[in-house]
Amino acid sequence: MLPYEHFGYIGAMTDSPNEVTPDRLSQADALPPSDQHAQQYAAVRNAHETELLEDYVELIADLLEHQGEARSTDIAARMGVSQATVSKTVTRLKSLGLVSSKPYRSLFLTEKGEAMAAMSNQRHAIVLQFLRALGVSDRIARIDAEGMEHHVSQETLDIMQRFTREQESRSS
Amino acid sequence: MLPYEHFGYIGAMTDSPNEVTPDRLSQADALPPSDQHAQQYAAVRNAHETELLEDYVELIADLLEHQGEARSTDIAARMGVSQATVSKTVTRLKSLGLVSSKPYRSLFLTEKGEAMAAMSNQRHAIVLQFLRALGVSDRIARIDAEGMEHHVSQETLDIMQRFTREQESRSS
DNA sequence: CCTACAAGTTAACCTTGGCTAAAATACTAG
DNA sequence: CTAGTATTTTAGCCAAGGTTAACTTGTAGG
Repeated sequence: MLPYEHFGYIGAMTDSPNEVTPDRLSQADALPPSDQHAQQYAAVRNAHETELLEDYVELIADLLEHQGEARSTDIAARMGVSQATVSKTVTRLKSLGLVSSKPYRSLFLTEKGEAMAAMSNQRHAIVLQFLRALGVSDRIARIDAEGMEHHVSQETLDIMQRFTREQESRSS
Repeated sequence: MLPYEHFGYIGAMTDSPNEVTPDRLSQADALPPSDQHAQQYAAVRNAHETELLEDYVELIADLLEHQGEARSTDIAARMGVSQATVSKTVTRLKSLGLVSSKPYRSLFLTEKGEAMAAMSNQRHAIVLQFLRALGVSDRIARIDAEGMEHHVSQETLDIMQRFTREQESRSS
């Protein structure tokens, strides 16, 4: 198991991309008031807390649907993480009432877990389809969607969905 | 060794129980191969590692530009976090060669830090303007951009930028 | 010059999410 | 039924990013 594939930032940083018309982009915006600024960061921190849980729950739902059962081994392989880590996280998911299972047996979602999975899945799909509709390649769209999905508000989701729909009807 | 593939053994079951999602979204997308799937999650984990560092560096750059100096107090207020946390994180930033400062004095970016700030800022701006061009309200666009910016690949950034440009020229 | 308050640091603690190694349990041939 | 392999869990480690509380340092006012 070699979980860490390196897409390192520091390395990628050096090849500065094409200039982005700095005059219009950057320094026009003044800093927002402190408290509002803080709320933005708080929102991100908050998203981070649930992100991993959502990913697990979503993956478990996918496995249940596509393979009939959700086993720790498969989760570990798909998440690129050791089984021990999965075990520990699942314990947490259970304590949060999202997952149920008997020791040494495969996993199930509680109602709460299924609700979360459904929402998460839907968001994921909307973001993924939106990126594709925008013209992003499939491989990249998948990666970006995985990272973005937890940080997209309902308002933006609605707009993305509308965009995708229009794009599709236009191209058909 | 004998890798007993436990993959085939569920093949016959084909449960396919529920159809929860609306069929527009239900993407008959099968699961991607495990290793590819793992890479997606690895990319997200990787982004998380640098996310906070980028946020700090970006904020420090903003403060230097708009207020002439970057003090821990301001950072703490803007990040919505205690000063102790800032102090600890700054220590880490220093050890990574992104920030420099003398004890009890305000902060500066190294060249490396400035490069990171510039890139980060650029990405942030592209995402923010894209969201606005899409029609997302300012307040929400700011929040979403803050969360999304670290998860958007170069390919997607380019596409976003093109979209924003087209949108603007169309409306002028 | 000295003192009080603001700002920065340090210490001690917590939770999360990784890891490896080892123990416990389940499964499948033979 | 038993042995051997596969899977799951447990134990012990680590770093990151939070917290409070206590301590140090910087800086203005009297």
